[in-house]
Amino acid sequence: MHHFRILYRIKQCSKFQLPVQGKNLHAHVIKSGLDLQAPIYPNTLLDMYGKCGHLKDAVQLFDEMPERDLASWASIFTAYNQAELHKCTLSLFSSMLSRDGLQPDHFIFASLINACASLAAFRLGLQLHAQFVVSLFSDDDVVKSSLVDFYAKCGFPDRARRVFDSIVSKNVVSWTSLIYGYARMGRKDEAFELLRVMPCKSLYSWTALISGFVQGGHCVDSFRLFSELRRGGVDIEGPFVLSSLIVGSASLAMLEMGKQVHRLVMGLGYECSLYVSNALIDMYAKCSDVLSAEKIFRNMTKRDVVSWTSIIVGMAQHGRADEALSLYNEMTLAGLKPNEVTFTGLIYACSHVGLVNKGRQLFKSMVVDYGLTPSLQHYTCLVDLYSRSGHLEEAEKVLYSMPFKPDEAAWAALLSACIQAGKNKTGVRIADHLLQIGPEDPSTCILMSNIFARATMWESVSTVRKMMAAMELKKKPGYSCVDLGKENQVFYAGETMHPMKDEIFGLLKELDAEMRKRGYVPDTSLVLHDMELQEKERQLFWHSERLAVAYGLLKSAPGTSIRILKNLRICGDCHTVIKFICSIVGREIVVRDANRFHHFKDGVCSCRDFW
DNA sequence: GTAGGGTTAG
Repeated sequence: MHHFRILYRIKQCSKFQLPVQGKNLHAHVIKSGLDLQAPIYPNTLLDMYGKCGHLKDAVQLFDEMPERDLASWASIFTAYNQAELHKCTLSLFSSMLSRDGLQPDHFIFASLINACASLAAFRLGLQLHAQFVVSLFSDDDVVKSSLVDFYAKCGFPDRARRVFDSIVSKNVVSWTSLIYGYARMGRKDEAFELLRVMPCKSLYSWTALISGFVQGGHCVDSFRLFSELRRGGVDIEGPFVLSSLIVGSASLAMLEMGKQVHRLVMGLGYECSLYVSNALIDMYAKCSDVLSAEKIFRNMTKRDVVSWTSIIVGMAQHGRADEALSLYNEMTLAGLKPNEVTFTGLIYACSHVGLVNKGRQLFKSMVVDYGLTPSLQHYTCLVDLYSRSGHLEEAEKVLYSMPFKPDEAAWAALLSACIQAGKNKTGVRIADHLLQIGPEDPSTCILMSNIFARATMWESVSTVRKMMAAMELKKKPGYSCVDLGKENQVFYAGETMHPMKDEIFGLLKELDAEMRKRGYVPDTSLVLHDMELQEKERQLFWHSERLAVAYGLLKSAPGTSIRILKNLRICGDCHTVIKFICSIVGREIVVRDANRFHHFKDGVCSCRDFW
């Protein structure tokens, strides 16, 4: 075979992802002694392995190459980028400069900027941009497109626009990247206008807009846009849009919307897509329907780390720690390597059922067995694990010895545990500390007021309240949203304008009487103000989660479960009340609060009173 | 006559 013929065939293997045939050609090259030629053979093979997802073979070939040129480096960068190991790409770049003394060309610039975009490594990207502008390749349109994408992903659509304007022949890629950039920042008018004037519109462009909206948290716009897209008769080819919409449904906890997209997925035959299935697992879990999440997971023929992690985290968040842990066993037996997120879920699971030793062991295994570096979030989970199980000293020790400056969440975890354990003295100390760092999260402030209120330190309570006012937190009041399938109804605390307020009030009063017969005593220590007892009880009575529960009971079909989404953490007294209510009415009530899920059934909650 | 590497939506 002639050289060009062999090279052509290797290239075909990368194009159609045929690693086995590629390997055979590799063997042929070795046998014919062709590998001794210029780096062109190894480079083509390297590229083939990278694009077929055989990173190991690519790296081996790269390491064994006697002579590497810019094409070799570009190929290995692509291999790492494709394996989503963008950090490796960037660290290899410094060896390229130091070891081989090569200067980047346009191919190298493009793959490096691609890595920066994926990592949102803004500073490094800026440096590369500066280097590119003064390089010999500064006219290259592909590098410019990758810069547009980079600025878009870093959240700077105006900078993206400036680069975009300098592109001589703009193509689909440049347009799509820019549209995504505006959508992600919620700059709808500009995004729509770009889509309108774009010469090469495709499903790609629509998807960029929709996924930009979802990732920027403008999910409602993404749904609206999608129905417009369908009305316009655009064919849904490929699972991309659908998985974006599933992610959107998950983040808004819109179960009905998620189910609708799921039906569409099945209708169009995309249920085999790994991305779609993984997104569905997460969506069902976030919408409190763990059973469906589990079903999706079990029906998958191919699963990756994300699939396993999604179901493990889902189980953990719903208080089903045993399932989470046994799924982890199954996962490792299946030969999959857990990642950082998996361990967050696992330690979280342990922390919510008080499995201190197991959690400690997992934390260690993460470092020792898998070589992963614990993040601040992992340490916060560990603090949580110790705090909730009453090991408050150990929790504090971790806080002071961890390699990160503890963030508000870490302190809040300990504070919350102090409140749970009735350790008012430690709690006050933590709260005082938090007062000094200045908390930013409203739920932390509420924890602080709670502990100060318990210690009857009304002055500190009012300091916290002033802080909240100064932070304009008052503008974000607590609300609960009850999901009745076709209808969503939002309640704010103390709501008195609701058309059904009399029925709601009547039902709550009836339930209150029954609860008191069963031994319910209102926990007024969680009410902020210094006021008369009766007034405090009255305040509790009007908490938004109770109004939502009552409305749900009045409006839903008997026997169905009631699903509530609350923007803050559920209050301790409401938690007790809902436990009583679920057993009085014999219904399951699921509350997703700012932190986790609570499945109330038969008088108990899945969180086992830890949250 | 023929040869290698780069950018977009999950």
